[in-house]
Amino acid sequence: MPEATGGTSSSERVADILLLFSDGPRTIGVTRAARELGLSKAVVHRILQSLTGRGLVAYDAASREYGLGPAAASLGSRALRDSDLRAVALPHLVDLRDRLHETATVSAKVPGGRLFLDQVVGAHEITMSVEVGRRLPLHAGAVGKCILAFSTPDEIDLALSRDLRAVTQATVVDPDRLRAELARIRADGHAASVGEREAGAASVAAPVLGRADVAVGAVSVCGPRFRLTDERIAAVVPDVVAAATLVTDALAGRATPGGPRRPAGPDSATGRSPLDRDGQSLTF
Amino acid sequence: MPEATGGTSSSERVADILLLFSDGPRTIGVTRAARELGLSKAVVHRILQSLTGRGLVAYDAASREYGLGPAAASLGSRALRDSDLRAVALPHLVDLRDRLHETATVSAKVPGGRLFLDQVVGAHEITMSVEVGRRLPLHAGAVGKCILAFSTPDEIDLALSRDLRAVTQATVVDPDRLRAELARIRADGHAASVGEREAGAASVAAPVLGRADVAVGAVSVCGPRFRLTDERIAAVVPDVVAAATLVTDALAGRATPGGPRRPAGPDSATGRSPLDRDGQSLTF
DNA sequence: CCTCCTCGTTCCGCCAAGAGGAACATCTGT
DNA sequence: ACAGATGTTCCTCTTGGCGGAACGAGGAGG
Repeated sequence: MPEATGGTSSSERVADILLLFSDGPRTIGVTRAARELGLSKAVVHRILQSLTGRGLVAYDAASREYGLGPAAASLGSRALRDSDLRAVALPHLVDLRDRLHETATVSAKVPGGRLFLDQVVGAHEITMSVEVGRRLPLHAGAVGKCILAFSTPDEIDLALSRDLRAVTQATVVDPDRLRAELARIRADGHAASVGEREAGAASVAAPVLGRADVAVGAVSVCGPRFRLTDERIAAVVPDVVAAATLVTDALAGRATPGGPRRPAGPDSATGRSPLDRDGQSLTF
Repeated sequence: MPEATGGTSSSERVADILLLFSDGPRTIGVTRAARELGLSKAVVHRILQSLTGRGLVAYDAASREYGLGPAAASLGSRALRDSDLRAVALPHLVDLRDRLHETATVSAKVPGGRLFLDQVVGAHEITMSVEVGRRLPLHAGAVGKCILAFSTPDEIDLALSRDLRAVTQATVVDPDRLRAELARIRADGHAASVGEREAGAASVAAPVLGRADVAVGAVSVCGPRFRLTDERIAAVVPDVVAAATLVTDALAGRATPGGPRRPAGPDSATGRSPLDRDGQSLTF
């Protein structure tokens, strides 16, 4: 696997243990965590002790297991509050909602997944509300596929080599079909999904791009399938794409001009463009 | 300092770096972080590399510094969602708000501070809204003092030996005066504050207790000073204390009896009571 | 435009922090 | 009461990673 240079394996172990709580159950025991990460129980136990001491995890005496602690909550709300992507996107989400009357969302890419950063819920009585902050897979739903489509080949390969479990009955789990879809999404500049992640729902997503035109997140509009018909999905695409483009430009510091997306390339007199550093995300 | 047994210093370093972002500025450079934690730049850099690889922190190319990443946001919303303390307290907060028409809050204690887990805002037009998730000092405000008053002597000493900067003009920064207040709070079972943390505001807080009657958090009612006069503060105290007691009991799994608070002591046939483990919080 | 200062990043050899296996203590379900 | 599993602790050996210093890239100021 492409090891990030310079890191220490012990730090990564700590991060991995923390991230175990992002997806898994509320509380996790030492043995289970050790099994899941391929570490010894002693190691996991020591790390959990340290994290408990800092309040990042808490020990649940009843179940004799560990769960996230209050410091993690603090960290997270700070991260959410500080997010450039969220702050920049929010007015555009409001605009989208006002124009389309459906729920508009921003998502961020995280290693091995994605999550909703925020939403502006629709104006209808029956509306759609997503779960902000939960880590979701990349292969299901318009947002996930959209982010994946605008990722590096390495990331795509990695994501498609995973389990690819079906979230709903409509989830595409065949790698070849997914690759074909990703190619089309990349060509179109947007993605659509009908009930792939949430049954009875549909959504349209367009990527927010960072350096090297790799997605750092996505903007989407979603709602119940009975309102988001195929025709309506096609109708909202331009608005979603436009919003995502505006967010992309604003994130990059460009003063949101009406002009076309600039092609990837060196942007000044420097011989090396600043975007071939190494695929790290910069602003989120 | 009272070192938590069993932990590894490298894990604690990772946690410390993460927590640096809880209070400090949005982005922090390697040099500054290293200075602040007393570590070498190389160590900080390596850890940040690892955390970046896992999405917990993100590199900001513009400022050449690091900030929290999307995975941290995911972690935090999960922690908030899973919080027993928050879930258990919420209905009582609604009840408090309905009865008193002022904003009701729950807070959790984190090592070296506290944070609001949630709030139910008041019914008036001019109301008070606290910042959920931000880490706040223990020496300022009713909630902070209340949590501190019901902490172990070690924790109190540690908290009072810090800087004790004045958050507002009314913040008490004299350790001796604070100790006297803490003693009174412990005797009364509740704390009050007028503009100590937020100018123009007042609040009343009562502790939510865990094992060994050490506070894991607090319930509070807060509002603008012009409505929360001294008389009204005195009037709401019983409601706040009652709510906190109910939350304490519910958290401990006891089926919320109307009975008196049970005194600290061994609770079964075991020779050693389970509460002298070592002051770890259990449920948050 | 050049210089200096500072910051982030990288390199390398020495060494103590921590990995790991196994024993111990506890609790649960049958 | 027993058996299995889980969290916790112990102890020794070794390898991961600490730290000081060198490097390269910016940015501020002259």
